[in-house]
Amino acid sequence: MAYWLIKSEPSVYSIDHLSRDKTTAWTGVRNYQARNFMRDDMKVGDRVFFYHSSCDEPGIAGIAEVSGAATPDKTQFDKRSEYYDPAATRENPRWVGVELKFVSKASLIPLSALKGQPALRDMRLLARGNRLSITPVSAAEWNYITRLLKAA
DNA sequence: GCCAACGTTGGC
DNA sequence: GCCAACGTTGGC
Repeated sequence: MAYWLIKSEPSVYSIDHLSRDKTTAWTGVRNYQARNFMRDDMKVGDRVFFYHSSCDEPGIAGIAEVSGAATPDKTQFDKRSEYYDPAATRENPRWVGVELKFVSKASLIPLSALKGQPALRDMRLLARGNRLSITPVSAAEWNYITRLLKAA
């Protein structure tokens, strides 16, 4: 089993939306590296930190789980979608998405609280210039942050 | 294949 | 709104 961190803008889709929906198709990822993580590496049962980005208080807002393997992202075929990709065909889809399942909401661990922690020195999220919306999390990082969530 | 121009992300 | 960093595009 692997661990991940997925960013989402809460004004678009927050941990509360996921809590309400129980599961959701993770669509709209249009970055090859992030796509490849979903397509090649994310497995059902993998655990996910749900991160709120581009908002007043960026940080880890809860936990989700991969409940479905990657399948073609429907929005790439939808001309009315902002994620429409004219180069994608049903025979040759370009973008995929996994299904996510709500696990728990946490009291937010702000980005500022993650920064500067020696245990998280190598965390991909915190790497200089990182913009990837899906990043791997090591087991050690997962356990460390999970303890912070419980303590909060 | 190079690289300049442009677009996007995302914290501050 | 600013800006650093990165990804993508397209001319050559």
